[in-house]
Amino acid sequence: MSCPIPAGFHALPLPIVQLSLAAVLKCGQSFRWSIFPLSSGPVPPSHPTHEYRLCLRDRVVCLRQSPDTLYYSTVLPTRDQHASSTIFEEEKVRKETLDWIRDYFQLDVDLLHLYNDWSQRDPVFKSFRDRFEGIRMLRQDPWENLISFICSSNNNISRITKMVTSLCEHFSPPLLSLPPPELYSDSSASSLLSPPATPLSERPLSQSQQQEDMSTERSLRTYHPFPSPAALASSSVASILRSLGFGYRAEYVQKTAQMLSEAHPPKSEDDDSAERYLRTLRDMSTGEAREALLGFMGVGRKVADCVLLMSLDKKEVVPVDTHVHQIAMRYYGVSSGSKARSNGKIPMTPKIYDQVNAKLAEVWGDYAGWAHSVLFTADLKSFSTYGLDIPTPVPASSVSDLFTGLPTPPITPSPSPTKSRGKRRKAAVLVPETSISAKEESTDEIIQDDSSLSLAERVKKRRRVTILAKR
DNA sequence: CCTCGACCGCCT
DNA sequence: GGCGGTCGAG
Repeated sequence: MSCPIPAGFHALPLPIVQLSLAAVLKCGQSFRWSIFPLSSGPVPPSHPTHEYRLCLRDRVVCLRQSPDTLYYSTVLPTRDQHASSTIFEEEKVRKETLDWIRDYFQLDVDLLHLYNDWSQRDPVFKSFRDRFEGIRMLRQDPWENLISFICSSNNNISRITKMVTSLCEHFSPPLLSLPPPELYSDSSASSLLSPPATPLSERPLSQSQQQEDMSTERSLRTYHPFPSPAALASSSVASILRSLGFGYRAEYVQKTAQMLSEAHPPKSEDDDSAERYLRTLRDMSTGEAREALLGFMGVGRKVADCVLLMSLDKKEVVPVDTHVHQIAMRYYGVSSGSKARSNGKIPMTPKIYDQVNAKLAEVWGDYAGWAHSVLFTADLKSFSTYGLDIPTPVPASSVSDLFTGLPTPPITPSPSPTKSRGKRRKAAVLVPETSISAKEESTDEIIQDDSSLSLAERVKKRRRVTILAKR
């Protein structure tokens, strides 16, 4: 039994092994997708189970997915009351959205090929690949990506999502409103065959239609684009963000926005030169782009690497967090750095960061950052904590469980730290005997001339010098 | 250079 | 106490 195309949607043939929306849109790359279940009960395996929506600058993109097809539709804001869109215009809009989808999901990249390559390179990857199909890197907007990950420090996906949502609602005007998609079970079983009546065509909603929904539908949801740099740049923003629960990240977000929009001021009302500047980092080397990012407030190595990987096309970059560090020590022969805290945790020093980064880049190759994303998503803790619902044939309760039965490297205790404060060290501290390959520093041309640097880059010049001196 | 504590807020 | 860190002082 095949799945009929939902009303208002268009079909793009796409095997689930190439893209799993359920995994990718909730694994902590983007924090702005709305997710709606399409049924309160069981759904035929050939049918989409959820609808996913994202508000862009000028439209809301809606997606559904079955095992072999991606369904997409576009909702535009209300235009002129009397304007009725022509078939030609609708087709243009559809194509724009399709182009956006291809770019955003980087559909030109053959994920199956990558999975095969990683499996060949790495038995660890091979052992769990089947449980986490279709996990690929999004190509996000750099500005949104940067701000979102400034918010991510010392934080969890759940709260980051709330903060980003709040950011959009408070600093960006509403684009349009929509009711949630109709549930399969809301109407008769026939709804399975001809899904929703919700206005999800390329046709703009009529004003009256929106107003009517506004008064009758309590669950109507309003969509806001991501705010512009200028909207977050004023100094008053910081205190507002504080009151919105951003904590110490409030200053980071506002300062970064200010740095960016002062260095790249809008020439006109509708100019986005600051955002355009960030996009130019795609054309720079990884090293150059990283230095530029490190200049912003609240951006350290980890956040910079996330942005490099997730929106600046630096596919080889592997962001290192505590989870990745643990895994690298346990399975990839990276040393613990010989120092453990009294609570058993290993501090993440710049040196360790580079070691982990270099090792995983070596193991996974050109697309190491993409492989990292699969591994990170595979971290069950994220799943259980944030309610992700990716089907996993083998239930596991921790990352370690994912690797049971592997040809894991031999494990030996690491040498006792000189000052262990009498505390027992945890198993996670154990490291394999495998020798750690000397890190091969990658690439990285260095900018010498100050005058060529943006304001953002100059502000943290001291840090830059420090970091550059390491190379 | 490197190490360390503080930092918001929300959750266990 | 912990969290997919970063900053600034020592």
